[in-house]
Amino acid sequence: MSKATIKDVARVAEVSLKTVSRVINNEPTVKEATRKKVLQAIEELRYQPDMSARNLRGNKSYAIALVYDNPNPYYVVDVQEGVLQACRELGYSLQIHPCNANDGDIVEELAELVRNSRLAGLVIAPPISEDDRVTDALYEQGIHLVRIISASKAPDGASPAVYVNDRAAAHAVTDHLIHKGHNNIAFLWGEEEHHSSGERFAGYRAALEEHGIPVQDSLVIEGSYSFDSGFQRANTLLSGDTPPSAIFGCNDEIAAGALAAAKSLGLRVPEDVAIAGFENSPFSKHAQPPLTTAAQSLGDIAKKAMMLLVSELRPQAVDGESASERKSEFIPELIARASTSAEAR
Amino acid sequence: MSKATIKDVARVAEVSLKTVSRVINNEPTVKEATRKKVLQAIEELRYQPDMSARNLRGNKSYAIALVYDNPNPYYVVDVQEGVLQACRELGYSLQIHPCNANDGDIVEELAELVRNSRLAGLVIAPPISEDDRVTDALYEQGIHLVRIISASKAPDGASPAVYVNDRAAAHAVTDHLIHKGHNNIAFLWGEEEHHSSGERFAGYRAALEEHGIPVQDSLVIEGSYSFDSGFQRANTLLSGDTPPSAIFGCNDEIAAGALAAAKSLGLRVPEDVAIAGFENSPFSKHAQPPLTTAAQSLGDIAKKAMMLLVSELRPQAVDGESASERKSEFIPELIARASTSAEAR
DNA sequence: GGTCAGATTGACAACGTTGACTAGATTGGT
DNA sequence: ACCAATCTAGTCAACGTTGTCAATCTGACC
Repeated sequence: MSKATIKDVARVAEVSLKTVSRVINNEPTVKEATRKKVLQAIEELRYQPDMSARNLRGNKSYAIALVYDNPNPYYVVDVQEGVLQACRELGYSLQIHPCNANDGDIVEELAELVRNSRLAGLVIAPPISEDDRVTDALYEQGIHLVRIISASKAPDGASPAVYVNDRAAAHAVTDHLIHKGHNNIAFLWGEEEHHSSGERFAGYRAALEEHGIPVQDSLVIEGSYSFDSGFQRANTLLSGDTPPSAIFGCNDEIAAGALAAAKSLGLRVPEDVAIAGFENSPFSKHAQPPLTTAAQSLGDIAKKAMMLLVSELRPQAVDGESASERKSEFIPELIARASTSAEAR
Repeated sequence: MSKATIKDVARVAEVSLKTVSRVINNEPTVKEATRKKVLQAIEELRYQPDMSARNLRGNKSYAIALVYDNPNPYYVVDVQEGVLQACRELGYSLQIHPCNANDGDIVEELAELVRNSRLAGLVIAPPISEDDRVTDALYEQGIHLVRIISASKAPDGASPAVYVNDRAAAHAVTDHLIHKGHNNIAFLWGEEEHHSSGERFAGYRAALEEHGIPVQDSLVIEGSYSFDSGFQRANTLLSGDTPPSAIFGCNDEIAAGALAAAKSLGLRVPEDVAIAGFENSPFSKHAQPPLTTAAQSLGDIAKKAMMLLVSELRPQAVDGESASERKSEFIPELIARASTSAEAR
């Protein structure tokens, strides 16, 4: 059985093609009775508009791309699923575009992608989204985009953005450790080009300073967002002269690495050393002991990002209240688990 | 600057629209001189055919979906990138379709997806691809698909498939351990519904039997493809009465978990216990010590899968030799690293 | 009752591409 | 030199949808 078209719907509802089109597109100039008839016909025939035809006809399009250059597959997969779900709800199709920001002209690459694939817009994930040179250049070319970034306040810039307040959340995580009695807390960075790393560090520092605890350079270590980087750094720290009583990893993979390092040194977690991560990755819950972390709902974040993008593209398609909103904040939430449950010794 | 269309190309090349179309589609009835003129015009204008129009016109389509229900983000991301690259080369667009095989009627879901999104075909990844009920039902509905599965010989069934010979590779990994002098080698399963687990176990068993080493049930443990599952099982094994001298994890995450468990028990790897994984995940190379594993080039596998699919869809579009091929084998390759470099004690 | 503004609906073309069909050019056989 | 067969290239319509513009309907008002 082949697919129902707008034509079939028009026949069943006894109206013209155009009227059906109007109903589909939520145009206001349709009488309520007519609208109802049409909607019923749509329901009955299980009609769904054909993306190809829609994209072809207008210069509007119902396709967007998700652009990312992220080393963390857990993050990537989560964002994909969130955006994909939002796309389904909003009637868009999704094209994924993994890329490498460092080779070639990424601006040109994305601009060409938008033209060639007739895209309505881009959802850009960190860290590319945090490079203003890239996003500004695209925006100036008239390319619609929304950024997902890490920031502690609404970013400047013309393009809409969802900003994740990692700083506030890292502050909360650090507070939590301080309240457990820790005052020599190590901080393990992720990649520097991810703003999230810097923001999380800022939250860590702010919390320490608030409690009058000095930030010790020897406890703040750079590295990357990976299990192994966490393992190695924690190993060095914990087997050194003045091991920290708590370790705050910039994400859960780092924290999991730190956890493994602690165990390999015969240390008990949380009794001998407390460990906290960030991002609430699936494995953080099942680690032994489960990891304290901060949860950001990537699904909600992605959905909001799509909403902001769509309200740029078709202001009438979204509800009035949110139509003019252009920046939206998310604050990850502290999830205290066993890996930090003991009082510092 | 707006996009070049077939019309522009025709004008520049001084031929008709249709002739350009013929050149694009590799139809044979074009004189060489004409073809050259057209190709040059295409080059000059940086013309790229418009997917929407193409899909709309014929009932053919140049869009495929990648269907997966895989718990491992590393695997998912790799397969995505491989298929995506093949799509670019072959002129297809890619739609990702993560799904949950267990809820709802997956056959109906996919059939509807194909109809609604006008898809030319599906690339199906494990474990869904390994459920014959699903793939047969789809194939009978006339839906073109290619499967990526784990098998030690070409599968029956009408649909084309790429089969990864995990059994042979696991055999090689086990052989490698045996040659190092190990004769009590533990095997840690992944999820049972992944054929890869069973195949890898079959390879493990075959290698042992070949060397006259009995398979000990107490060393073969079920679980899932995760770091934590590997950690826990290895922990139990290694702290038991008769710890194995080597552990073969069904994938690298399990092996990484086992590695962490060994370290946490104060065991040296590879001196006290050898550990091997599978899949050559990015972190296997950077683990301490680096993990012995088996490498499957997901990029090549995905590309081959797309080739098989396309040769179904448009036999004339691919070279003659490979046009009739419908099953293709890949054998992951043993990568010996430090985690198994010592002789068994 | 007639007129007009505004609300509601419809007819038609167009988006870029390809399938079906047709026309002109070339070749080979007589 | 002529006709048929074969190659090559062109014309036109159609895919499903929406923008433009015109037609019809409604009701308020004089």
